Amino acid sequence: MTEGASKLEQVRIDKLEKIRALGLDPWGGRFDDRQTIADVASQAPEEPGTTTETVVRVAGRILGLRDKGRVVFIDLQDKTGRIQLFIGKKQVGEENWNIVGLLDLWDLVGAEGKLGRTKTGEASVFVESLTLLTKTIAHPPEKYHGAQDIEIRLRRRYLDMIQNPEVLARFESRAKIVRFIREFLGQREFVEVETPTMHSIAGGAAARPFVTHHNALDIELFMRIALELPLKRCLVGGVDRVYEIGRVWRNEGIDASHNPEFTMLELYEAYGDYETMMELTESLIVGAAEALGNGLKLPYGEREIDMTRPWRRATYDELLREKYGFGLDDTEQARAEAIKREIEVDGKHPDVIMDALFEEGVSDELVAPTFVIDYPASICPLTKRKAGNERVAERFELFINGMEVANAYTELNDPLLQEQLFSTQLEGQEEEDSMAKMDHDFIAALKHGMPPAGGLGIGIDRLVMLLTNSQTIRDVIIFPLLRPERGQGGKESSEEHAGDGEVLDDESD
RNA sequence: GAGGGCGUAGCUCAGUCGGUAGAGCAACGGACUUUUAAUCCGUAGGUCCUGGGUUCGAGUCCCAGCGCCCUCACCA
Repeated sequence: MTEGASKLEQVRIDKLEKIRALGLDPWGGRFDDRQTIADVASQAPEEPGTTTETVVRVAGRILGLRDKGRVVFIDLQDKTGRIQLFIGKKQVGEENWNIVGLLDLWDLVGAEGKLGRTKTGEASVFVESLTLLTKTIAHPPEKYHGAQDIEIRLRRRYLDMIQNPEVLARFESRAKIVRFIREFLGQREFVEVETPTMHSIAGGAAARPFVTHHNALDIELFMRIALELPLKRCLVGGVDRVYEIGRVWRNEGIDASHNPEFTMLELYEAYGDYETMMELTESLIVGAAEALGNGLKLPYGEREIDMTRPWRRATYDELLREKYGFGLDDTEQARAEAIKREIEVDGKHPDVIMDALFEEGVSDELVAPTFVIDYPASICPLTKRKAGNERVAERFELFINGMEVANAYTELNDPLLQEQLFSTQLEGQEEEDSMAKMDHDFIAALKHGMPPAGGLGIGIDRLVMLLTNSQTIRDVIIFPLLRPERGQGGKESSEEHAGDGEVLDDESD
């Protein structure tokens, strides 16, 4: 028996020799001039029991196989859809019929034949020639329910994609959204750049980084948590409209809206400000929604989200007052409210307490797209203070369905203030929870003159969730992080492996 | 990180009060030239997540561990 093969797999492995005995390669090869199954199916005649003279050529995976003796029906699936193959013993000839006898569910085959419709009305290819393209060894999941277990579906996403066409469709939507964004920004003359993903200072956001090590340089490096600082250096260099779409890593918890690695869009527009960014954000997201062609009233779970422009704009202070009846500067009332809600207040800066209240009571309830503008300056160390009101910063966050989708600033370009803010850590904040991490090299860049600019960050995964009615981030990340399975790596399992002799013991039968 | 739930055949799931493990699909052998979750006859298939414990006896009860899911906390 072949090593590692289950009994069910062994049955299929044994068929490989029979296939070779027919002079065929079980792993197939090039198959030219195929048409998509959706295309072919749409050309099938209306009338049941008819066959056209149109010869079609399709390839795909066998998802259904009904053996009626001297006729076999196969449901063939490709990315675009499914069609039935009708294979009659007499019609197809001995050579092809021999192949039919060795087929299993989930094998990949190509077929050529006349397009028609069976008596029972099923669009079918009446096969004249059959090509085995790849034999499958693994036993497929149950044909009707498929693999239901979420763990299997995530770990073996390919199974999920094969048995649930909407899974593949969702990733195609994601690709469409990203393609739209690149086209949109290209039209506005933004330049796409790729900046380093390993930083010696993990700046630009408040998050715990992943740590790694470069051997030759013998230095500690951090996987980036934001794209911000390198892109602003590009602004200094004269790339006055610049963006990057890239992966960032944050060493935090995992749940329905958080994956340790996710994709950010960040862009910077010289001579703009956060007002400029609001217009751009609306145009970009509405454009992306339109690119999917599902209109602007988006179903999301039990709700409908109306994306029609213009979107509401409300100040942070205003929204606090709406919810709690007090504003940004009513620190005593905020403290009392926080204690009532069992929010930790000891040793915390009043604005940090205020922000906790904002996140708990306000932002969760913003369902329709809402720009929350003018944040407390103290929690925005990379943002320009508002002209005439130093208390707040020119920042907005866009909330849709209670989820933060975008974050934008009028960028701080005063190197002296920036240096000061980098060295001021708010009381009660851990270093890792602060955006204020001193980056001398970045300050040096600002000293050469960064133009006034608007900057914007959008979480692509969350945007895709919203536009594809996905309830968890794992539905839009093709291989979300899971703990490795036993024996597949990871510290514990490798330690276990060091001690066992399983591999050597296998000779016994 | 805390609390709760789940883990049985390749897959989908049953398994009563603790008494030697069940079905459907898939597989294997056979019948069938218009089926479509095809049908019919027959056969085979189990580390009941892992390791302990209680018991005459554990899939079932207890303890520990592993994995996944949900809620909460941190975070976008």
